[in-house]
Amino acid sequence: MARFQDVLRAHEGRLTQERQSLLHIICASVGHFNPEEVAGLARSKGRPVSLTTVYRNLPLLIEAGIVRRATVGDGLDRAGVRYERVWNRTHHDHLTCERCGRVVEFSYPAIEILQEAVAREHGFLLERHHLELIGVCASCRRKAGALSARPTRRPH
Amino acid sequence: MARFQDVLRAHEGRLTQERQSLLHIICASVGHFNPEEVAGLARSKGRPVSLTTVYRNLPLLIEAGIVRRATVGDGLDRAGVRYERVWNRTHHDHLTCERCGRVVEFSYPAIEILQEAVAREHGFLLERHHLELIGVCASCRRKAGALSARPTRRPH
DNA sequence: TTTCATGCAAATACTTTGCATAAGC
DNA sequence: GCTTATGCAAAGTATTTGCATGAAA
Repeated sequence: MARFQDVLRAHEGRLTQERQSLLHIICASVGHFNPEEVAGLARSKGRPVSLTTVYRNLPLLIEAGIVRRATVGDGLDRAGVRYERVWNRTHHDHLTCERCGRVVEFSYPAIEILQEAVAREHGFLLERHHLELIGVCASCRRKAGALSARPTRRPH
Repeated sequence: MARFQDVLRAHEGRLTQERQSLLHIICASVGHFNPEEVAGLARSKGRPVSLTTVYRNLPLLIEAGIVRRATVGDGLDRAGVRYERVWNRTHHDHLTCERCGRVVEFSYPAIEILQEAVAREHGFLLERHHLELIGVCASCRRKAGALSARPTRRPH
């Protein structure tokens, strides 16, 4: 992939088997992943990459714009950072249900435009952003509603 | 503080010296902090709280709406989660310079309104959100421009 | 007096680093 | 052949947990 090779060149880096394996795994990835999962997938595909090497290459992959850190969540998140592919994907943000953990991706251009405006107002050149909306999804709202709407005692 | 006592009651918890110390430290806090810093401050104030206890109480403080996880950063963040007080503060989001690490707080009601709209469209009840804009601040842009008119990456 | 909270130490989890070997270029 | 990359093991951090003791209610 051209952009990764550019970054490698800039770092006088080499396109090793392991880096190619990482690219394959990541470019086929769909959701969020962590370093351990990448190493596991690489192994299962017969092109193993050590966890150490995953960690060492993640910064390059980020620099190349191939992956980014994904949402970190607020309340109930497991430890460790998760990543997601951004290359060959349209930009999106995340809407997370704090009850069931479901993550919905969304894109809302008007928000992006306002973000640009905020950055400009403060003299910043905006490079990227993280937006995570946290709430209760429709399904969990229904469940909660069904429970709480139930009267404990009938009015007489 | 009433809201913390409510949460304690709900958990059948007790208002210990240590918890009072944490409240004092946090309510006097200005910026972001991590668990270690809270413990250090408590010690220096003569009302020490062990690091373990800080960790154990953070979830309660979050539940009480007194603190929240703060921005986690993207590229160059040091490890560990940082927190910030939200109690008795107006809501705000963060604009971070990826060169010098400077963090500017901002609030932009129009963005909040659009976030509500997004959540509603997806059937979510919005509870909170994290928005972090990452870019290059005016000062760093000047420096970079002076050295070389090096273009920065496009936002993805 | 009953139960919960704390502190310490140990255990985990995550991430980074040193070093010898292997592999790009 | 020169230099960077890898894997392993070990070292660092960040965070959680077990347990005996101390403190709320």
